[in-house]
Amino acid sequence: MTYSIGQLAKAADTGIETIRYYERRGLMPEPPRAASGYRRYPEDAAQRLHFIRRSKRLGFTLDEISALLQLQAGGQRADIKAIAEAKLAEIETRLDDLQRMRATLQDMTQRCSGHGPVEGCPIIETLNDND
Amino acid sequence: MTYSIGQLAKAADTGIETIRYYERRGLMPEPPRAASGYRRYPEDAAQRLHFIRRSKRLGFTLDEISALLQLQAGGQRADIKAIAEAKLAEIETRLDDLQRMRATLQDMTQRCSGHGPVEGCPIIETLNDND
DNA sequence: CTTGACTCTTTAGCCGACTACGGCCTTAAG
DNA sequence: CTTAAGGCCGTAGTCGGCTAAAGAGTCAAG
Repeated sequence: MTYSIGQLAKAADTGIETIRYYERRGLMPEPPRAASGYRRYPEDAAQRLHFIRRSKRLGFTLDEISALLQLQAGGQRADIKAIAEAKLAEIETRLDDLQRMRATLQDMTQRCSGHGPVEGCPIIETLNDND
Repeated sequence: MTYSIGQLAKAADTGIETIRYYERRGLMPEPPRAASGYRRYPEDAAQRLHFIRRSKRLGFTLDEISALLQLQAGGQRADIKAIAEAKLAEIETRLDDLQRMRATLQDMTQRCSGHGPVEGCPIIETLNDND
């Protein structure tokens, strides 16, 4: 059984354009073509596309996913683990940043009554503080 | 005392180009010019630029900062609070997303020994799982 | 057979927030 | 006075990941 590009897109919940874009980027291999020029995807294309989408949801960039796909086709576990750990570290950094932002925003909104004119608004005053 | 654009940039730890960009975007008012055409910033320009930078660090977009600056110059506290609360909600959503990503990445990296070939690597297997 | 949905390629645009470039003029330090 | 550093403007490019549009050919259902 093979997929048309539209069927494949539906199966992986992406757009057709996205698949063609992945092909241009080298993430998806060029599939065989029907006589008409239409792409005919073999079964494993769906698996590969799922891998890409799932990796993306975990925060990997397309370049990183390229590397993962290469390694999947024959690499060392250490290399894969290194990529995953780097991503984890990156996400933890982003979490720290966002938590600091949240703390400040929570503080500001709690201290602001939400009534009256802007003069003396704790939010504005906090934003005016120097660093 | 006035600032040249370079001095202002240094004071707010930004680039000169950034300040001109903010001017084009309407975030920074057009300052008076010397006879040479050079920008001469009054004191309060530094304050305004600090406000912008601080707001940015809290996650506000330049458009949102525009709105905050307008309100600062005469608005209702309720409007300011609404903007801050919307941003807080947005950041909490992003936090949730990242926490889910972190949990999966942690699980994957912990289950991967980091030794041996890619076959059977728990990271790759997890990425191959359907949704 | 018809018609509407699907697919093809190439090229260009989008989002946000800068950043760089080129060619020229001005300022400040020595 | 000289010269290096700083500033002017307008336009275009960057990043990542798509997304759209045009114009033409193809497939499947009725």
